[in-house]
Amino acid sequence: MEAAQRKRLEETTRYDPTEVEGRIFSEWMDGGYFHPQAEGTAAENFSVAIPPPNVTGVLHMGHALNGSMQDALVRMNRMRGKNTLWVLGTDHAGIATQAVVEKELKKEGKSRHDLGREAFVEKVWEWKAEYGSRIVEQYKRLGASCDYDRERFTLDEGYVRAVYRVFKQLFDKGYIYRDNYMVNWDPGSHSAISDLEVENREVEDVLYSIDYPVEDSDRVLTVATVRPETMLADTAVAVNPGDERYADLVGKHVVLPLVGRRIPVIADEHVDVEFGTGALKITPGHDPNDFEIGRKHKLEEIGVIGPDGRMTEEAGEFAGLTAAEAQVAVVEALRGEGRLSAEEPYVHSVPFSHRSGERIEPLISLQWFCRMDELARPAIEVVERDEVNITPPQWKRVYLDWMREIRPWCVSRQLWWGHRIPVWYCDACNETIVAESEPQRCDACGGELRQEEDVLDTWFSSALWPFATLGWPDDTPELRAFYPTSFLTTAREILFLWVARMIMTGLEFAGDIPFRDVYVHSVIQARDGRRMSKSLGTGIDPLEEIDVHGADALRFGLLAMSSTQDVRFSDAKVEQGRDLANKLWNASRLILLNTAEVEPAPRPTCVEDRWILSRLEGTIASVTDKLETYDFAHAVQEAYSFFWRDLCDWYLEIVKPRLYDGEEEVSATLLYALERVLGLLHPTMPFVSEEIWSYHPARQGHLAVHSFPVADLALIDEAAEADVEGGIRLTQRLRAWRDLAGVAVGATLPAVIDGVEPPAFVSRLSRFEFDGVGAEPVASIGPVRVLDSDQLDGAAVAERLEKRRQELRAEVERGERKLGNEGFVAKAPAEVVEEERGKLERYRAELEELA
RNA sequence: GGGCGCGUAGCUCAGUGGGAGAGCGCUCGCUUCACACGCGAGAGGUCGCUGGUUCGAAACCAGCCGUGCCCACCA
Repeated sequence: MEAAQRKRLEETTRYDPTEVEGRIFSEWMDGGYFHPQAEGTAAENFSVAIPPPNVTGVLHMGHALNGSMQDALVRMNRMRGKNTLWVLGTDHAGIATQAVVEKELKKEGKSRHDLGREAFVEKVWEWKAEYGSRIVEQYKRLGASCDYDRERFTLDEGYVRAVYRVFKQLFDKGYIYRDNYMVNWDPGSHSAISDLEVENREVEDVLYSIDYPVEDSDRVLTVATVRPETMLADTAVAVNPGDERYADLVGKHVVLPLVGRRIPVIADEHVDVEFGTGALKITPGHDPNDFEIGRKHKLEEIGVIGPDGRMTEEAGEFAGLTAAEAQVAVVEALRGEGRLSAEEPYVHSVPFSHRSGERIEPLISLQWFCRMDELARPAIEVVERDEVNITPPQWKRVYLDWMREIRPWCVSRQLWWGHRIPVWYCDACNETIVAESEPQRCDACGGELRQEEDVLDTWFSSALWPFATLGWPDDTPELRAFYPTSFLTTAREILFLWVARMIMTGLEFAGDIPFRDVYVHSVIQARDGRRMSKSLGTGIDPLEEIDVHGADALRFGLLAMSSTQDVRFSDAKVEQGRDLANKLWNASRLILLNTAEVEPAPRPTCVEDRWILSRLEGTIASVTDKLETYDFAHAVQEAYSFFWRDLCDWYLEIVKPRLYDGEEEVSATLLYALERVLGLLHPTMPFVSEEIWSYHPARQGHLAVHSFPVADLALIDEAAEADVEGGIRLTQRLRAWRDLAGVAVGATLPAVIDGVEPPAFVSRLSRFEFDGVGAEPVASIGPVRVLDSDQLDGAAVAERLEKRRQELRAEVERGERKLGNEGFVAKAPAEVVEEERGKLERYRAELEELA
C-alpha cells in the first residue's frame, strides 16, 4: 500500500459517504461498466428495463426501493461476468405532466388555450428538458448502475415509431375501433380516463325519492337517486320483470316532472326489487349501468351535462349551470311541484379521478377503444404455464382473475401532451386513414386531411417499454441481445395498468414474453402507517436520507425493511445500514493496516480459521440464494449478521494477537474473507464496498466488475462450527458469571478445566486463567471450575450459584415432564426424544455438581 | 358484495409443527491499542380472543374481534 493511502486509512476512523459517493460514481461512469455492447443472446445476457418514472417527478421512496432491488440483481449479474444492461428512461406521463405545465401557466394567468396546441406542447417539451432529467440524476445518487448512455423517453422519435406501428397493426387486426360509448369523464383534466385510473371513495350523499306520475292514472312511480339533476336526461323507468307491484305498469308511460317527456316503463333483470321502491330511473347518458340497460332496450341517449361539467342546452331552463348548481335547482323545482317525497343521507362509493382527484362524470362520448380479449388470451397462458413467473405467488391469481374479465380499453385522451393518435380524417369524402406516418393527401379523393385531435393514454406507450426501448420495430442488435429481459420488479398498483399490458404487447409484437420474472414488492408506508404521499405531506425524501446517512445506508435500510407485506418506514433500519457501512470501514482498516504482505487465500491453521471460512462460504451460498429468489430482506440481514457477529465480534477478536504478530496464514485468510465479503455486499452496498476495495492488495480494477463470490462448499466444516460455537457460548456464560459475581472488568480469574478442553480463545476472551492453582472451586460453568480468589465477592458468587441451581431445577422439571408423557415418547420422532433425553441428562449432571 | 393480507418484546418487524428472535429503545458496566455510528452483560413477550386437530400449536383448521389493501354497475 502506498504511504498516502496508508495514512488516509489510519486517520479516517469514521466512514464518510458524502466524501466517497460522488467520486466513486464518476469512476464507474468513466469505466463504462454500465454500458454494455449489444452482443450475445438474451438467454446468456442479463437485462432489465427500469419502470420509467414520470418526467414530472422526483425520486420517491418507491423508486428508491425498487431501484435498490433492481441494482442488487443487476450488479450481481454484472459481477458474474454476464453482459448486463439496465435500461433507463422516463415516461412522458400525459395527464400528470400536462397538468403541471398548465399549473405553471396559470401562475401567469394563462391557460393552454391561450397558447394554442403547438405552442403549448413546445412549452411542455421545454419543461421536460429543464426538469425531466432531475430524476435521472437522482438515480445516480442512489448508485443505480443503469446504462445512462442508452436513456429513452416514451415520446422520443424512435418511440413514436413504435407506438404508431402498434396502433396501426392493432387497427388493421380490428382490435382498435372508434365508438360513442360511456366513458369515465374527468372534469379535472377534461379528458376521458380508463377504468383503471378511477378510484372509488366512500361519500355521503343525499338519496332523493322522486315521484314520477303515471300517464293517464292517479298513480305515481317513485324512484330514488343521488343525482336528481340527471333526471332531466331520463329516458325510461325500469322495474324488475318479476316484481308484481309494477307488473301492470310495464309498457305504460310515466311523465317526467319538470321536463314533461313521456318515458316508458320497462322491465329489466338488473333492477333490485329490494332496493328503495324497486323502481329505477334510467339515464343512459349519465350512468354506466343505465347506459348498458339503455343500449339493451334501444333507449334514447340524452346528454344534459357537457364535458365542461355544465348543463347543456338539453337541460332547458337549467342550461349553463354547473352540475352541482343544477342539482340544487332541480331539487328546489321538484319540491315546488310536490314531486320530492323523501330525502335521506346516503353513504355509498363514488368514482373519482386518480389523476385530478375530481368526481368522475360518466358521459357518452366518441372515443377510441382497444379490444383486449384476443391480446389477453396468450398473456393468460404464459402466466398459467409459469413462463412468466409472478412472485409472491398470490399475485398470479390476481393477475389471472383480472385478465379473464378484461374489458375494452379506452385509449384516447382529450389532451395535447402525448402521442397524437395516428388517424387522419378527410372532410371532403369522410375517409378515415390510419397510418404509421403522416399521409399527404386523402387516398380516396386527394382532399385535405386533418389529424385526430386526441392523444393516446400514457400507458399505451409504456406498454411497449421492454422492446420499444431496445429499438423495436427495427431489428436492432440491442433487441437481439437483450429481449426478453430478465425480470421486472414493481409495485402491485401497476400490475394491471402496466405489467399485464407489457405481457400482452410483448407477445403480440416482439414475439416473446417481456420478462421471465415479475417480483411484486411491498409498499413502504409513512412512519405512522399512512400511505406516503405528497398531498398528505407524509412523503419521506430519499435524497434527504442519502444526504444524511449515505446511499448505502438507505439501500440497506430499504431492503432490510422490505418484505412481502407492507411495512412502515424505519429510520432504525437506515441507521443500521449506516452503522454497517461504518463497521465495514473500520473492520477493513484493522485488517488492511495489520496484515502481512501475502496473497489472499484460505489458509486455516486452527479450528477458529476453519469455522470462519465455513461460516463465510455458508453465508455466501445462502445470501446469494436469497437474492436470486427476491428475498432481499433476509439476504441483507443475514449478511449483516455474519459480518458483525461472526466476523467482527468473534473472529477478529480471536485472531488479533496473531494479526498483530504479523502471522502470514491469518493475514491471507483475513484478506481472502474481506475480498469475498466486499464482493458479496457490493450489489446492495456498492459505494462503501468499492471504496474499501480500492485499498485491498488484491485489487485489479473496480469491484463493480470484479467477480462475485461463488460459495466454496469444500470449506464448509460442520465440526469446526460446532466446536467454535460451543466455545462462544462458553465464553458468554463465563462473562455473564463474572458480571453477576461482581468481578472487576480487567481482572483475570483462576480456574481449571475438568473435561473437554475448550478452544483456546475462550480463556483470553473471558479473562480466565485455566491453569490456576491453589484455591477451592466455587463455581462450575461447563468444563470450567472457577477457583476461589480475593477478586471474588463471596455473597455475589453464592447468589449466582443459587440462581443457576434454580434454572437447572426448572430445566430438569421440564425435561422430566416431557419425557414422562407417554404420547411424546411413543409418537415423537426418535431423534427428538433422544435429544430431550440428552438434555435432561446434562442438566441433571450439572445440578448434581452444584449441589 | 367478492378476493387478498395483517394482528408476536415499549417501537418497527422476522419466525409458519419440537424449548420465543432481530434491529432500535431501555438498564448496568466499559474512553480495552478497528470502530462510542463502538465493546461486554442484562431486563422485557398468557405470540388478538375462543374452540378444535396433534404426544406437542405462535405456526394447521373453524369462528369471533380489530385492522389494511384490491376488485365489483345496486339507483
